[in-house]
Amino acid sequence: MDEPLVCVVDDDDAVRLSIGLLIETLGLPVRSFASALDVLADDDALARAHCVVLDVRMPGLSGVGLQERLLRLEHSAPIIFVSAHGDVPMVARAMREGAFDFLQKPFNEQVLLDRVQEAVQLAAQRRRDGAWLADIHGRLDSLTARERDVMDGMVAGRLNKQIAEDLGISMKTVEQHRARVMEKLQVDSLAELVRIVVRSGCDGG
Amino acid sequence: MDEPLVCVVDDDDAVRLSIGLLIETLGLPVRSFASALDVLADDDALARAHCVVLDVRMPGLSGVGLQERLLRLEHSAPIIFVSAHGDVPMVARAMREGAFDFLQKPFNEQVLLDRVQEAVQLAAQRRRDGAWLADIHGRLDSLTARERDVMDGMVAGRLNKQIAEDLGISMKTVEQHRARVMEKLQVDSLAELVRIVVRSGCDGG
DNA sequence: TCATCCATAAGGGAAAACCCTTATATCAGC
DNA sequence: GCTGATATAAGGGTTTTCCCTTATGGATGA
Repeated sequence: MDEPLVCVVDDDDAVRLSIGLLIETLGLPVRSFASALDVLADDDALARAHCVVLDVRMPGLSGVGLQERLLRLEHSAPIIFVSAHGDVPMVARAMREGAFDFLQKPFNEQVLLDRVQEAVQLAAQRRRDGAWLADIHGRLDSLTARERDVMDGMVAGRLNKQIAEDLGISMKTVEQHRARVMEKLQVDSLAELVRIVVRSGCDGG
Repeated sequence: MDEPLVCVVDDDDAVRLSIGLLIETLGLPVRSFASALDVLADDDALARAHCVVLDVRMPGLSGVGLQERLLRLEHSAPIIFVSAHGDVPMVARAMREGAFDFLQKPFNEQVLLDRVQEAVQLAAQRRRDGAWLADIHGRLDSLTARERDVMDGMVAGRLNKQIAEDLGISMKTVEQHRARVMEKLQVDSLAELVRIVVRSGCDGG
């Protein structure tokens, strides 16, 4: 897993610096940006970001605009907004869109530190989940179409005989595919197979 | 499933009435309350509530206070706050605690209607999920301790022989329990069993 | 053209699951 | 003491899975 990184985005140099120094007291690596577009241009930061501390009102791309962009990139980093000019609709919108928190300046330093730490933990969990999911999807993608058909039957609780009838092939062929499915998915019981398929969300429910 | 109900809570008679009438144009049953405590006292409303439209500032128990109480009751109804006096920390807090939305007065009527409808749909989905979960939990609770032990082994992908060794009993006894588990859980394949156990969140992951 | 992957299929045997019945011992409640 | 639920165990037979090998035809690709 990549080393965690907290991104601080604020066009005010003094604020950016002080927030950065504050968060560094947690022992977390921090990278500061004077504009939202600078963040999007930094691939390394995007890849490592475990939390984004974000001013709402900035020239160029706003904080809300950056949130939208990150959502479109399916970026999983929790976003903590920090703003002196927040209004009710803005906060509600940001939170609906999944912002981790919205703090009003001037904020209590300890509150920000607490929220950043929670956010980083959440990000780490999301990354673990995402990595697991990517792993499983990789295995599922390695199945041929026919193996996938057979797997669907297995997960649906069908007997080999029934799967053979469903697909119009012989039971022996089903056995063959079934063995390949177990091998490629790296499981050694039907229970494990069903478990990972259900958890990966690839069972249509 | 109970008939849906939208609860409107506002100490201002005129506001309460107008919001109520507005929401009734959706064809949804509405019940209005002048105070948060009145809601908590109305068991029928609590049981049916699919959405709570809630003023923040009220004498007695505040809107935020009612949200807390409902959370403690594990009530699943989405809450839409409506307030003329919202500030940033209040909105952030309400949304963090799971509020469905936070609208500022005066609000656009269509926005409220849209959000109420979304909330009611969400509530219906939560109720379906909850009912399913309660059903499954009921079945799981009907298992004896030993049957539960055997089921855990089954879901973990253990063979009957291995389960027998784990529990220090004979394979024949495991077979007996296994059959009872399938019967009580009303499934007819291991795949189905694993599926419902995983989905019910009773597998420790 | 040759190698590789894929889907198909079969034989054969070991292991496991599934389904039925019967039976004993314990324990709780009426 | 009887009843019912529970945990235990076994016999016996059918079905299914699991694992091995072998084999053919088609498609892909270097």
